[in-house]
Amino acid sequence: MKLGSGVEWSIHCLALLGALPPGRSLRLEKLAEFHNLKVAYLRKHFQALSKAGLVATVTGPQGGYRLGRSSDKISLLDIYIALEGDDHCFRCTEIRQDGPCANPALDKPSYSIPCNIAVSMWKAEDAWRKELAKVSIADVLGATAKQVSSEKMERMAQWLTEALA
Amino acid sequence: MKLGSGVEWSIHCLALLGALPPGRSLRLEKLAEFHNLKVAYLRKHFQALSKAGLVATVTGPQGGYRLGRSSDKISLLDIYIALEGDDHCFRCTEIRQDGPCANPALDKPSYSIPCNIAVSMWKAEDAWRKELAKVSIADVLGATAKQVSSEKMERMAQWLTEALA
DNA sequence: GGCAAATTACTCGGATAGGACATGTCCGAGTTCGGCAGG
DNA sequence: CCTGCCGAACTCGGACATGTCCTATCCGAGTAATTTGCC
Repeated sequence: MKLGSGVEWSIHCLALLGALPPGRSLRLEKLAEFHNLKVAYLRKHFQALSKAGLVATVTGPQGGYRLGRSSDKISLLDIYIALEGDDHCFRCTEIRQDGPCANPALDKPSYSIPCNIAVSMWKAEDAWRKELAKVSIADVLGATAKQVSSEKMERMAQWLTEALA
Repeated sequence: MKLGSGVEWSIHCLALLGALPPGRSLRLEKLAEFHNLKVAYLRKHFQALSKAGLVATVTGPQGGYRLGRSSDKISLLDIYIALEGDDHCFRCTEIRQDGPCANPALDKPSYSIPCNIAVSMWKAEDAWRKELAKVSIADVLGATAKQVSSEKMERMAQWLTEALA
């Protein structure tokens, strides 16, 4: 169970977008430059983010991306779902209903109850999702602000100013 | 983030092994037959389970697999780790240390603190793992016994007797 | 000088190759059981 | 009849193809700013 690199990239990029002055947008090229990421590949991920409404696009010159809604309304779970889908990571194929001992017709009452193995797996997955849902881009920004030196904050502000120019 | 089919297969198979009479083992072919699974592919998964010590092998005629330790000492997490490795599903590549605004030398104090994004992701993963660690093969067996009809339990016992003969 | 339309330049979106991992399959190494010969 | 040895059969383990999804890239569609010509 591995998460694609798009999740990490997107969280960082959305955090940067969250730090933008209200109403402003940032080009993808600049977004990639800030984190030294592959532009073309990052673009692909932003297609998904755009479809999910997490980012809004501004087309044409001076265009770019901005957050689709306020940073405290975008959770890490939202980002994950936008990029990797909302399917369960554990897929129950109901193999209990197969094999020489199973009889779907006869055992139907039992099979109307979900497979207890799947239930346990899904319960764990729910715990995971709940944790992710707790954390928003605003939270990420707040935490980052606390742990980053004021010098770097200054450098970032400077860079942003030039990028938006 | 998708789990391989081996996880589902293995849990079901280990549950079956847990239902074996003490000291007995079951051939892989029979294990696959019980759930109507591809024998050759299931074999591959059992190699991993064997390496992790979750199952013990009995070679030669009348050989097969049995649980490596008591069913209440084998958790779903153990199975997952054995099959898919114990790496974090979220991989932090420390992209915060890259880019025009980052200065690894100058910002070293900040970078000694883990990236807060990674922390949030890992926290969620820990919640997931904790849930999986709670559930053992013995628990699965207990839950199954509760929800399966006595007729099917009888059929299974019958089949097992023949398979062990 | 002001205004409007065509042009230009710039941005994102989707279609398109390449590579890594999960999936699926097969044959060889090792061990136990059964048979057989000898005592 | 018992014992020891030998052969054969059976089991798992690892090496080998295949498919699918993530990774990576490029070119076209659409839009806003700019320029230019006209009033």
